[in-house]
Amino acid sequence: MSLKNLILGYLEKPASGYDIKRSIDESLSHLWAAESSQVYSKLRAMEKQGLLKSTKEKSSKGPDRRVYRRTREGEKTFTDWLESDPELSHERLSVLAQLHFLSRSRNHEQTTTLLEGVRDRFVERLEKYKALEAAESRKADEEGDEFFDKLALDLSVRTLQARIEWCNDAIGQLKQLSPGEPKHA
Amino acid sequence: MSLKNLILGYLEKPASGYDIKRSIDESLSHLWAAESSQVYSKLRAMEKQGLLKSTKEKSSKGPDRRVYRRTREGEKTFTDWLESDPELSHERLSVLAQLHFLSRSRNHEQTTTLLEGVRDRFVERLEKYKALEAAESRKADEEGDEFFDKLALDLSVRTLQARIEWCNDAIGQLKQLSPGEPKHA
DNA sequence: TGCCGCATGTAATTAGTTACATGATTTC
DNA sequence: GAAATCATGTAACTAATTACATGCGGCA
Repeated sequence: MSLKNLILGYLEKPASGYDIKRSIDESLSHLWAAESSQVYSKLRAMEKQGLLKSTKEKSSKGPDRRVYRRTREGEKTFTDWLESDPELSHERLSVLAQLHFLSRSRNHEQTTTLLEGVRDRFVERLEKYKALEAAESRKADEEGDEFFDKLALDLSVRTLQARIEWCNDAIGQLKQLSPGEPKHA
Repeated sequence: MSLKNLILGYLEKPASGYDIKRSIDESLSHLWAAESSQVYSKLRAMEKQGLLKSTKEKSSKGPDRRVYRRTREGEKTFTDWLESDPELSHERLSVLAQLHFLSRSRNHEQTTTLLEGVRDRFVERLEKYKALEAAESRKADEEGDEFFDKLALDLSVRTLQARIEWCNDAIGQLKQLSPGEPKHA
C-alpha cells in the first residue's frame, strides 16, 4: 500500500515515472526498492483512481514524457497517510525456515555454512550503510535537512548489527556442540 | 519462493492442505504467515509441476481430504533448497517512508506520535516472543529438539529490541529539539 | 550510420491478501 | 434440528519481479 504514498510524496512537484523512479533510487534505495515497471503501472492505476492527472510533454531528449501531477484527492490521500499508524509488514526471512528444517537433520557443518553465508552478506550491507551514514553526516552539517533520513539509515544499521551478532552467537554455539548432536551430548 | 519449500518440508509425511496450514501456524507463525487460500493454491500448482502427488481420502469428520505426498523430484527440490544460500528479502518498512516525508514538514508532535505508535507495537510483539521463548526453554530441557527453533525466536527478539531502542532514541532526540526546527535551532 | 543510453513503457508470472462458498460432522 | 466448527476450497484483487519492446538523440 505504500508505493502509492511514496509516489504521492514525490509528486510535490510534477514529475514523470522516470523522475520518480530516480528519486526513489537516490533517496530511499536502502529502504524501498521499486522497479520502474512497477512505478509506471502504479502511476496509470492511480490516474484511473483519480489521485493523479497526467499530460504529455515534449522531451529535449528521448520520447515524450508523461508528466504527472497530484489532484486535490491525491494530496488528501497523502497527508492522511502521513498521519496514519504505520503498517508493520511481516518479514519472511527464508534463512529461518531453512534453520527450522535443518534442526531435524542435525548437520552442523551445513548449518554453520548457511549462517556464515548470511552473516557475510549482512556485513556487506552494513558496510554500505555505514559509508552512506558517514556521507550523510558530512552533508547534514552543511544543509541541515537530513535529520530523519539519518534516523532511517540508523534503523537499518542497528537491525543489521543485531542480526550479525545473532549469526556470530549462533555459529559460536554450534562450534561448541559435539558434531551431530545439537543439544544433548 | 520459500512457501514452496516450507510445504515440501512439512510433507516429510503425507498431509492435507489443512494439516500444513496448521503446522505452519503452530511452529512458524512468528516467522512465516500463510493464509490457507495461499497454501491450497500453492499445493495445486506444485502438483501440476510434478513436485507432489495427491489422493482423495475419506475423512472421519468433514469433507474428503486431499492428501499430498512429495515425489522424488519434490524431495530433491527440498534438499537442494536446504543447502542453498538463503535469500535476503528486501523489507519495506512503511514507517521509514513516512519519516522520510515528515522530514520536510518538521512536525515534531506528529513524528513523536508516529514513533511511539510503532514502538508500542514492537514492544507488544516482543512480549509475545519472550513468552514463547520462556515456554520453549522449559520444553527444550525435556525434549532437547528445539535448539534451532530457539535460534529463530532469538533473532526475532534481538531485531525487535534493536528497533525499540531505535524508537526510544529517536523520540528522545526529538524531545530535545526546539519545536518546529529538527536540526538547527 | 550504426549503436549506446535515456526514457517510456507492456506482458507474463509469482506472491500474498481478503472475502466468500460449500459440505459434513459435532454439539447444544 | 439449528448453530458452531472443521476441512476444503474459489475468486478477485494488490504487490512485486523478470523479461522484453520501442523510439529518439547524441556520439564515434
